[in-house]
Amino acid sequence: MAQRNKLKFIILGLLSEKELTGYDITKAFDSDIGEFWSANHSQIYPLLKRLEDDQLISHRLTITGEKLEKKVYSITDQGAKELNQWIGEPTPALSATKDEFILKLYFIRKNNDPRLAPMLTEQLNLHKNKLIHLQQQMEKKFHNQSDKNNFGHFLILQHAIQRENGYTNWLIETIQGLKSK
Amino acid sequence: MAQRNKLKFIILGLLSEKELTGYDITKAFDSDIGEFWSANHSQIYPLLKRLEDDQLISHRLTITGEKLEKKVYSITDQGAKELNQWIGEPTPALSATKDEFILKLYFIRKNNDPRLAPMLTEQLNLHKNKLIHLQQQMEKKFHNQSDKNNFGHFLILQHAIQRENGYTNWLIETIQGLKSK
DNA sequence: GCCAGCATGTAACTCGTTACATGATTAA
DNA sequence: TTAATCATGTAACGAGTTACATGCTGGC
Repeated sequence: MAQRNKLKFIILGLLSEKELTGYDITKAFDSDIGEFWSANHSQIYPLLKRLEDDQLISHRLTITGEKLEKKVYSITDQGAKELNQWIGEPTPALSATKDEFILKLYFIRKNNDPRLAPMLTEQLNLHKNKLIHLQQQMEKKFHNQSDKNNFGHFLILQHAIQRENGYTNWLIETIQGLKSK
Repeated sequence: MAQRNKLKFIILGLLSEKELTGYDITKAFDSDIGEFWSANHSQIYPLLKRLEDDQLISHRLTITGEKLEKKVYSITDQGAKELNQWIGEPTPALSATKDEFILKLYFIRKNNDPRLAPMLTEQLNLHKNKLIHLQQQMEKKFHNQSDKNNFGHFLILQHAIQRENGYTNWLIETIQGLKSK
């Protein structure tokens, strides 16, 4: 066995809301779910086939235009059952963060290393942009208010915003600290 | 090509400080570097061999007791060069966070879902413990003060503490919010 | 003598990325 | 008509996990 397949549950979770094609699922990683997870279509299509073999999902064919076939997938009762079981079971492992910038920082020993300032500034820009993007999503989707019918999505956006806020503040303070040396 | 091998640079980074055996490197993931990265010995030993083939590291044999052989690895000039090149080059990608708890939360739609409170409480305990552990590490290694000769390690500990602090605060506030409904 | 920990490896498997490959639809 | 996007797949490879496998050392 290798690591627990979480993409499986993402697909089941997306299909639990409405039926989707493989292409729709792929696109979901460019927006909403892409804020905190990634996947490529080359991983999604074979998995859809496997989930259908396992009877967790099923599909129907539709034709767009003259002959463009789409496979529209839906979740089965068994699939919904497995999804809810996964959500309900404990999530005991705090996996490593695996932030490449943090890793590089770990190997910088001297506080006067000339690479520090440009590295910190580069990250500050990235995280600032991410923060702005998340705040725009929050405003667009929830008007900055909790939504009782999409509560989980609201919570994780809120969480991501506070995380990026903390990250940028730490970067700003660290850059400030470097200057006043 | 698959994803960029970061373990390679972790090994080079660890060896840039002092010579180590594969076992020492494996153990490093139980303590210091384990705060933010993970790896198994089954991944480390073959990679050590590969890095030696590429002449980025070299080893000498030592005998402990009667016949226990250890391979003590050191970094080569070429290895040090590649390590520093990696540290110095841009780190433009903000990879997805891939936090399984956050993923589950995304698929909880109703704010009165009975699974919410126990899920949040479970995570609060995990992140509280992590925070305490990190604070102890900070006290033990740096006496809560910046160290100009191990500056990167100090910074990432500081960063991890602020991150876990933010995470626990968000969890506490969310749990509070659930109760006052 | 025994057991925890030291020490090093391989095998089998799944996950995940990049690249290759093809064709249809739609709107400018 | 042509380019962007829709739509679905496969191939090759490297990363990462779990399990299998073996033997030594040091302290009680």
